[in-house]
Amino acid sequence: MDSASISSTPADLLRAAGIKVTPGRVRVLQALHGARQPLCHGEMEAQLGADGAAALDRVTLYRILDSLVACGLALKAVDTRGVFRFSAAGTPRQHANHIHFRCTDCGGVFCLKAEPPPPPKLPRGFRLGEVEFDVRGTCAGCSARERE
Amino acid sequence: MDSASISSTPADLLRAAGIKVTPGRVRVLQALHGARQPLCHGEMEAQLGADGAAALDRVTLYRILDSLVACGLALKAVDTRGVFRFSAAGTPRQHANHIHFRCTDCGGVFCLKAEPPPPPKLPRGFRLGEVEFDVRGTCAGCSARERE
DNA sequence: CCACAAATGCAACAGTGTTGCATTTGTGGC
DNA sequence: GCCACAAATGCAACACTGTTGCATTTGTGG
Ligand SMILES: [Mn+2]
Ligand SMILES: [Mn+2]
Ligand SMILES: [Zn+2]
Ligand SMILES: [Zn+2]
Repeated sequence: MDSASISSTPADLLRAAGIKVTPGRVRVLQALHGARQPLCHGEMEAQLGADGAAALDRVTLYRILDSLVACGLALKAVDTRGVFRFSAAGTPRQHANHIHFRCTDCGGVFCLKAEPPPPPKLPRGFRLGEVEFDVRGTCAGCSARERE
Repeated sequence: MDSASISSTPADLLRAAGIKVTPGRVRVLQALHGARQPLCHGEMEAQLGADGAAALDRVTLYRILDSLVACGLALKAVDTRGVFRFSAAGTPRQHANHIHFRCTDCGGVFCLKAEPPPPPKLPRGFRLGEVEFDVRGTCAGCSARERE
C-alpha cells in the first residue's frame, strides 16, 4: 500500500516526506486538510489559536508552511490581494465543482449549487492556471440583520 | 473622433478620464505607456527618479497609481511574489465587457475575447455584491521563457 | 483672478514576511 | 533507554509593501 494513501495520518505524511514529525507540523497539516479553501497565514494562526492547544509562534508557523511546501505536502499561491495562501497537496478538491459565495459582512463562505463557468479560450501560447469565479455579497443572515 | 484615441497625449487621457492633470500623473502615465512589462511601485520609483525631474513622493506615487486604476487608465494585478504591478490600459470603459487573463509570472493583464459569465442564482435572502471572474496562468512570453 | 476641491508631501503606522541567534526537541545509532 | 547532533522552535529585531492623517499646495471651473 502506498505510504501516503488517503488514510495516512498527518504524522505518516510527514514521515513519508522525510521531515521531522513535530506537533506544530501535525497541527498545521491537519488544518490544511480540513480547510475548504486555501488559508493564509493569519487565518491559520486564528484557527490554531482556537483549537485549545498552545499557540504557535508566528515565525514558526511561517517556517512550518514553507517546510511543507518544500517537501511537497502543501501548495503555495498568491491571492488577488497579494497574500500567500496555502493548501494541502494531493487532496482531491471536494469543492472544485461548485462555486462559492463569500459574505463581505461576516466572512462566511457558502457553497452554491452552480458549476463554475468554463474557462475561456486562450490565445496561442498562453497556459491556463486557475480560474476563479468569485461571488461576493451579503449572506441571508447578515442581510436580515442589516434590515433591522 | 474619439476624445481618447491612440494619438492622445497622457494629459489628454487624464482630461478625458475626468481627473486633474498633474505633472506626477503625466509622468507616471508616460512611464506606464513606455513600459514593456507591468511595473511595480519600486521599479516605477527608480525609473521616475532617473528621468531628471524632481522625485515623486512614495505615497503620492501610490495614490497616483490608484487614481489611474480607479479611472480606468491603468490595470493592477499581483505577481507571483505578491507585489502589485501596473500596466497602461486602453481607453476607459473599454474593459468592461470582456474578461481578463492575468499572468502569474510577469503580472501582465491581457484582454480576452469573451464576455464575463452571468452571476449565479443565489439562495433566498442572499444579496449579490460583486462578481469577479479571475483567469490566471502564464502568458505566451513567460511560457516560452519557462521552457528554455 | 479667485475659491475651493483635489492632489501632494511628510510622518507615522499597519500588514505580511524574513533573518539572526540562543535554546529546545526529534531521531537515528548505539 | 540514552546520546549526539542536526533540525526545529521561540523571540527580537528587521525589511518590504502599502495605508492613513493632516497640514500645505495646486489645478480648474467660473
Ligand atoms: Mn464548497
Ligand atoms: Mn481588457
Ligand atoms: Zn454573512
Ligand atoms: Zn507573463
